[in-house]
Amino acid sequence: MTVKRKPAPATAEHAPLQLEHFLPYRLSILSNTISQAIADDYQRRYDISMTEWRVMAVLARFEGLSAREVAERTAMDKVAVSRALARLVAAGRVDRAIHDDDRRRSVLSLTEAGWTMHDEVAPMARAREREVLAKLDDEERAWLTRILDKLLPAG
Amino acid sequence: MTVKRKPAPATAEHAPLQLEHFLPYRLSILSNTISQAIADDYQRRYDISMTEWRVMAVLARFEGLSAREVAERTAMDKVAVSRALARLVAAGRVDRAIHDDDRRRSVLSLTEAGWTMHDEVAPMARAREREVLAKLDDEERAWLTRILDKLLPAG
DNA sequence: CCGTTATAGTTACATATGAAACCACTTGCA
DNA sequence: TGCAAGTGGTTTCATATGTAACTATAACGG
Repeated sequence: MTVKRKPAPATAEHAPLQLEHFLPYRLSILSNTISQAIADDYQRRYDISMTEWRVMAVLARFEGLSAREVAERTAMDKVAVSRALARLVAAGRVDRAIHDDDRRRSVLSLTEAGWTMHDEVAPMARAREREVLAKLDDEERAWLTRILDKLLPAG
Repeated sequence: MTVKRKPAPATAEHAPLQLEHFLPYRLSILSNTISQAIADDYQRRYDISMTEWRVMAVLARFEGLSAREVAERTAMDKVAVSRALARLVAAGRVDRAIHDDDRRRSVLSLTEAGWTMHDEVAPMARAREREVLAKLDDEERAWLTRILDKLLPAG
């Protein structure tokens, strides 16, 4: 007769991951918590998504980028960038021109309205970052920077 | 006559965020890179999403949880958990029973097939974690753990 | 008991996202 | 030139996700 046995308990036999000590999981929770807090700030005030804000943030730093360059710098894929740009241009926050020498490329920059919004959102984002970093002391902050430098691809 | 002026350049006047030094952004990139690497491992082999894997991971650790408890432990919302469970049960990887005393609650556990898959995926996930941590020395790893403990909500 | 309120979980709808196909333009090379 | 291959960007389609509404059950208070 067939007996439906309970699966083996979660012991050494199966070595389940302990998520609460598993780096990828912890990073994911931390990152999402922080990004969502910032997003809440600006989504309340403006009708703008996280991807759109990221595009605006890079255009604030680097004027005249093409869409592909924005994608590179934001680590977003080009479809996401294309869509974000469509909304930003429609909302009058980004200006899109065509590159003189290569008519495929766009030349992107913030409009005055875009800058106005940027200048309100950027300080809020920085404030959130400070809130997080306030939980650490100087020594920990220094190590965190160093560790991220080593772990991040381009660092 | 109206002259279309170029928006002010990205100088101190506007204080744009420097994403490459902005903690929330850097964490996001790092977290996504790592999680995606792990996901690539198991999505290639099994037809399973990141959310489904997370549900399996907590069920491997804690048998008999309800869906709500899974949601709490994975920091996912209950709808996402509900959908992940529907697929996992359909695929024969999770067994869903009804709680004796409260017929609203489900009682969840991995099936034999679920355990088999778990036992193949968990080592791959751990291997990816090791790859990341290998970029750090002992001292840095210790600081990272300490820093995450301080930054994470429940820590 | 009976109605109100709360909770576990699912469903429906609207929106977001990613992969692949696609269009426009440019480049490289015969 | 002119055509094959490559690149910037958009569109399409299929899937994923979040919010709110809903169903079923339980808990509570009279």
